[in-house]
Order: sequence, then C-alpha cells, then structure tokens
Amino acid sequence: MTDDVRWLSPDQLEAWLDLAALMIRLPAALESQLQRDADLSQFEYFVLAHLSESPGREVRMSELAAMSNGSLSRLSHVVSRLERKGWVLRRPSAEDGRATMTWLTDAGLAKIVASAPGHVERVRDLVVDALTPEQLEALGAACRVVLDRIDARDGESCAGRPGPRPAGRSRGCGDEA
Amino acid sequence: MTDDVRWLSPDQLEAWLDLAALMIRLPAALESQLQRDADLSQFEYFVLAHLSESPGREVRMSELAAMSNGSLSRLSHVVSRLERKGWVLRRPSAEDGRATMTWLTDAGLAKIVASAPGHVERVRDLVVDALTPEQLEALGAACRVVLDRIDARDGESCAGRPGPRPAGRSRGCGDEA
DNA sequence: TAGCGTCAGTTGAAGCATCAAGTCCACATC
DNA sequence: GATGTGGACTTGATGCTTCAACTGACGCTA
Repeated sequence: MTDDVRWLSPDQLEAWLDLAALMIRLPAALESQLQRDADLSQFEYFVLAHLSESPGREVRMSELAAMSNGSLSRLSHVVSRLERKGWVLRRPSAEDGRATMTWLTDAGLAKIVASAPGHVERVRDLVVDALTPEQLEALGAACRVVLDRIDARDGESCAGRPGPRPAGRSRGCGDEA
Repeated sequence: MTDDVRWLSPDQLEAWLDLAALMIRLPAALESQLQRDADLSQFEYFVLAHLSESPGREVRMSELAAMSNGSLSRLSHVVSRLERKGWVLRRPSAEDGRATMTWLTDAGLAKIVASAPGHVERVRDLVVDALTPEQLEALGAACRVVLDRIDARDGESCAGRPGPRPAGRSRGCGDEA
C-alpha cells in the first residue's frame, strides 16, 4: 500500500537530518543568548528590531506580523506583553479604522539598541563568521528557494479551499537590505 | 558604548534574514501537514521514527532525547502522551536501574508506517526536490558547520562553569544514513 | 557498608503558542 | 442608507515546552 513512496537517498537523508537538527537547535541557541542577556524571546526581538527600523518607529500589526513570520494572534499577545513593559504603544490607525498601529517608545528603542550588539555578535559567531561568504550565499539562496516553495503551497491551499492561511505573507519583502 | 559592533553587511543580513525566516516557517509548514494528516507533532514523529529504526524498536530515554534534539523533560512528557495513546511502552532497563527504555508497540509501528510516506512526500516537495543535488549538499554542509559551532559553544559553557547544558548531545550521531 | 557526588528520569507549575470565536470597521451592492 | 461580506485585529481556552525541584539508582571512597 505504501510501496510507491520515493524514500530519501542516504545523501538526501543526511542533508535533511542536518537541516532538521539546525531548525531546532539554532533557534534554541539564539534564544538562550537573548533570554540570558536581554530577557527577550527571538520573536520579541524581531518585533522590536523591525519597529526600530521602520519610518516613524511605527508599523501596522498585520505588516509587523508578516515581517516577523508570525500569526496576527501571536503578535497581538506579544505586543500586549511588550506594551505592559512600556516598550510599545498601540493606537488605531488614522487612515483605516480596522488597522492598529504599533509604535516603539523611547524605552523600547533603548531596549533594542542595548540588546542588538550581543545578538548580532551571537549570530556572527554561530552562523555568519562560521561560514565562508560563498557558503553563506549558498545557504541564503537555498533558503529562498524553500521559502518560495512554501509560499507557493500556501497559495495553492488558499485557492483550493476557503480555509484560512497560516500567516499568509506574500514574500514581497526582498527590500530589507 | 555600542560602537565597535561589527554589524552585518547587506548581503550577510539578507542571507541571515532568509535563514531566520526558514527556521520559523519550514517547521510550521511541516507541522501543519503532520498535524492534518496524522495528528502528530514533528517531535512526536521524530520519536516514533527513531524508535522504529532502532534494534528491538527500543531506545533509552536519554539517547532518544539526543537523537530527537530535545530535552529529557520534554521527551518524558511526550512519551507519556504517546504511552496514553498506546504507541509506546516504558520499562526500566535491565542493565542500568536508572535508565528507562522506551519500546514501540505494534500500534505505534503501524502509526509511523502510515504517517511516514506523507511526511517524506512533504519534505521532498518543500526541500529535497526543490533544490538541485548540489544545492542540497551545500545546504547540508552549511548546517553541519553551524551545528558543530553550536556544540562547541555548548561545550565551552560547560567547561567554564558547572551550570547545566541545554540538551547536551555530543553530535556523535553522524551514522544515521 | 555507609556516605557522597553524579546520573537518569519524572513531575508540577508557569509561560508561551495556537486555535476558535467574537468584535468592530470598511467597502460593495442593492 | 441598509444590508451583507470580508478584513483586521483581540480575547479566552487549551495544549505543549521549559524550568526548577525532586526521587532513586549507580559508583567511588573510606
């Protein structure tokens, strides 16, 4: 019954297992640094970082969710926590009454400015400086291919049936750098 | 005060952001397939899969935790759940009274046999078949470099002070394939 | 064989993510 | 201008992960 399955070759399996291990252990390794030094989760760090780089230090919730690769629900909870700590503020959008804008306070900016160097140092240590420029470029390219594939599949399931998409971003943010 | 930080170059930043996005979205994409088709988390899948491939369908808890890239505590909770569903059994080890052996039941074997094809198909679709063999190999190689770096850092913090290590596996399981 | 440090695993509490409603607003249609 | 549909969040409940004790078992030393 399950015999026309195309199992992975040994080489493919090894590469896949290494990637799977990386997806579990690298986030954990980064989280532990952030948690220890800044008492932030990686998601919280992303949110603050994206806010700090946005014009007016202000971004729409839905946009922020897409940038941070998270669901709107998750972001809402996180922003509530960040708000409680005084790092962000919420206000309704002037243009669109449905939208909520999140604004980074001075305290929030100070927080991310203080936390960024340690985090970048860790990213350098574990990833960027560990690889040759060619390896890093190849890694990034492979990631983009897979991400595009994920987006394509999300889009398909969206067209196929009316069910909700996970976080549905259009991967149109290639303008970061 | 924070001015001797070596920030990332645009190229480095782009590669890093793509990797960061991948680490969040690929696990989610795989989980959703497993959840929908098999009602399993990826971690549960890993546990069952490792058990099914082990001699006697039986593995020590601590060994299983290392193979699955998870903490012993997490594994213990998960095994409790799997036990409740009748897919695994626990028994004390004969050789070492401290150790607990986890054994995959027939029902558990049937479960993983039924779930594997769909999961492998998804991994193929999103990753293995999306990349050229060279890209996949390069991706795997980059992952190994980073994983080794993470292990090295874990080891350092272990030598430096007596505190507990995260999940401390020795990355000595390169014999999977 | 008693004592001590360590290892292996379990457990309960606390925190975070996910899921399913629910609310409010905008826009199109009649 | 009333109605309906869909978008943009928010909220509460549920479940999983993590963290910090805690329990026993092993092995060494005396």
